[in-house]
Amino acid sequence: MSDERRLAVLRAIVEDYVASNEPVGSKSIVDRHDLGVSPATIRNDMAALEDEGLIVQPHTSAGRIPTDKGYRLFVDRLAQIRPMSTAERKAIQTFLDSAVDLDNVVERATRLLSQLTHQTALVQYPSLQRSKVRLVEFVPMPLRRLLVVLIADSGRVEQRIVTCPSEVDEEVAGELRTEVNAALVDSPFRDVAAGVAGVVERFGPDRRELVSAVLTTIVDAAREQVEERVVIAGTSHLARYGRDFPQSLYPVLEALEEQMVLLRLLGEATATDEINIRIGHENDVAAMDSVSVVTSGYGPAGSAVAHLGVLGPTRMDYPGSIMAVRAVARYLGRILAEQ
Amino acid sequence: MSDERRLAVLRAIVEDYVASNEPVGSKSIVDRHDLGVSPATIRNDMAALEDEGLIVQPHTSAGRIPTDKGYRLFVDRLAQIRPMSTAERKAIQTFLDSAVDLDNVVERATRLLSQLTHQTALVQYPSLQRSKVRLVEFVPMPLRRLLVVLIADSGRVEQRIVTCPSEVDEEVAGELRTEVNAALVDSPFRDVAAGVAGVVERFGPDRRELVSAVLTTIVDAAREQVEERVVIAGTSHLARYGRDFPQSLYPVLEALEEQMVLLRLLGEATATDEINIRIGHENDVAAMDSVSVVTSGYGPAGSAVAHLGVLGPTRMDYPGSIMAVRAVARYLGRILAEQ
DNA sequence: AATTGGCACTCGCGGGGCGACAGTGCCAGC
DNA sequence: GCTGGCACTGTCGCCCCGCGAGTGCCAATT
Repeated sequence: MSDERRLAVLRAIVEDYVASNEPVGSKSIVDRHDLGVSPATIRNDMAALEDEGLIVQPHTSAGRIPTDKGYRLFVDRLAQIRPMSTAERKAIQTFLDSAVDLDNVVERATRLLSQLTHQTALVQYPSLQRSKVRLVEFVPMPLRRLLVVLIADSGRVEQRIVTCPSEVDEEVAGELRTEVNAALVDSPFRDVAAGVAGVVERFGPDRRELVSAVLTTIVDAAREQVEERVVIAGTSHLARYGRDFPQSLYPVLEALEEQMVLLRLLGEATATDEINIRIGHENDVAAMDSVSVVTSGYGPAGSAVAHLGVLGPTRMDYPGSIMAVRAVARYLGRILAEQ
Repeated sequence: MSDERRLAVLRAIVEDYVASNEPVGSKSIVDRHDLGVSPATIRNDMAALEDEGLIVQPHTSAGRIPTDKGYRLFVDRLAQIRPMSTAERKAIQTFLDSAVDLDNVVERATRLLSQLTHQTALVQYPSLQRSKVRLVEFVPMPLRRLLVVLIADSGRVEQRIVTCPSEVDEEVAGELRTEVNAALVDSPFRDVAAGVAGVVERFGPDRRELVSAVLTTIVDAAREQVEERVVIAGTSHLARYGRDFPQSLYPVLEALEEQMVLLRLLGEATATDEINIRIGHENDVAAMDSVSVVTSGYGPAGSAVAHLGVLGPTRMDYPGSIMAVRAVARYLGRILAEQ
């Protein structure tokens, strides 16, 4: 029994099932794929595949559908990723290039990814943790307020307003600007807390209360969970595949509203350009055991500062999703590098 | 035939149907409400209500359900809005007060509204168009770049990076700061274009190219459609009421991804504190003819700078939604006024 | 004139039976 | 190792039927 043909059968089952959403039988396989054997032979192969746990039949006398394990084998060894056409590349590039600022880039990327794959798209903001401080700016405002602006080399801007114990004039602001920037510029955000340690001592005793309030705000902002924000688009696509979700899609949509869940779905750091796929129960989030997630890291110059990906039913077009995720991740990285 | 009792019957039908999601019959009305008459009498009233187009029966031998027109009458004349308990008020206040910045306030308000009503919540960002410039700041950056930060009195911050024709030093930035702020501070964003008109002439000819590039960016940012952003939360609640949406909820979710649609749903300006309700087909968005929207304007000091609201099936708890929308709108306005 | 009990009627729904059908597993033969 | 043949099994759609909920109408009552 040819091992190679058995895998071809598995591939046929995955492809046909993804396309039709119906269990696929031995006869329809020989009709649609040129395997050069009879349905009976296919049946034997299918019995073997079922023994290995790669496919199941929903009930006797139905065709087979892939299991999570079957999809796993498919993406690992059988999926053929067609490269993107130059027209497609061009479309992506122009769409992303016309963004005005970082917010806009992220938003556009999310919508784009959703439209390319007809699935739900997730894009994480470039993380402050893994990027560096470009500049800290201080702007005195009326009513003893001070606006603090942190600018990251990813282009991300965080601002906070501090209410100060005493009036802040332009002179103090200038001093803060000099000292804080000397301490922080070009250091990664995760080192901000350590970086500001000595700064307060460079000010006179009458200013220390003010300065330490400001520094606290900076440290807080630097580790704000806000920075781990994930933008999401295309949830409507989940509703189209409504039937694919056993207990209705309510728990899925609910989980998608939890930032924590989204971050776990996008997963821990991987090298840029490396595609990560989690299929059905491979997701460690309970509500997500009937969806698959295709993710990739992205960032300037090959360093993954954040992740993005798509989410859909396990019965999804993996090659297409991989292609789209990879392409968008690359362009996004390139844009980040430019800024 | 007592007109008053007929309305009581309508109210009973709306309330019971909202609670049970099942057509309500004459017998169950006399069981649950003390109207002091027999089922037969109720039936006569129901026949009259049906003639008026306020209720329908899904099929013969089923109970009645309200029509859009029936809900309309209910909210206009029959709904009793229970005031919020002080405990509830307190909870809202503390939840919103612990927000760190405007983004955070808006996000929290949206989640809060969704949780209070168990429905999808929409909150529009305080519009720059209707608020005033508090400060414009210029920060020189490496590589001939200039960071421009616009701060609105709503607390909203917009930033843009301008690539300049020539290097920008601190001196030019200071000059820009002085001139631009003199021209713009305290003027409404919608007048920004007019406000910057004379500024370019105050600079020497060799700087004009730079200055006009910067001013263009400011004008653009001031009228960016980004400012009309709407934040959304609780779409999962729509999935729970899945059966309430005739053609499945796909078109609804799809429409919710369009900013334009959201803005139309939130509606045109109304006075603060005035609740606006659109029921089913009253929405001029086609996909939304099976949902209702309860909105209100909000803003500092009674001037509505933006809108917020909830969205759910026409079969929704209108009094509860009205109460929650009103409460959140008020607290949000108060917070905006403080900043 | 309004209300009421009585009654016939209608329709949706759930269950049971049935035949068509799809797809399988197995086996004997090549 | 592959194939055609064949019996088997479970699903699905269909029809039929009885039940029950809820109605509309009517004649009787207040």
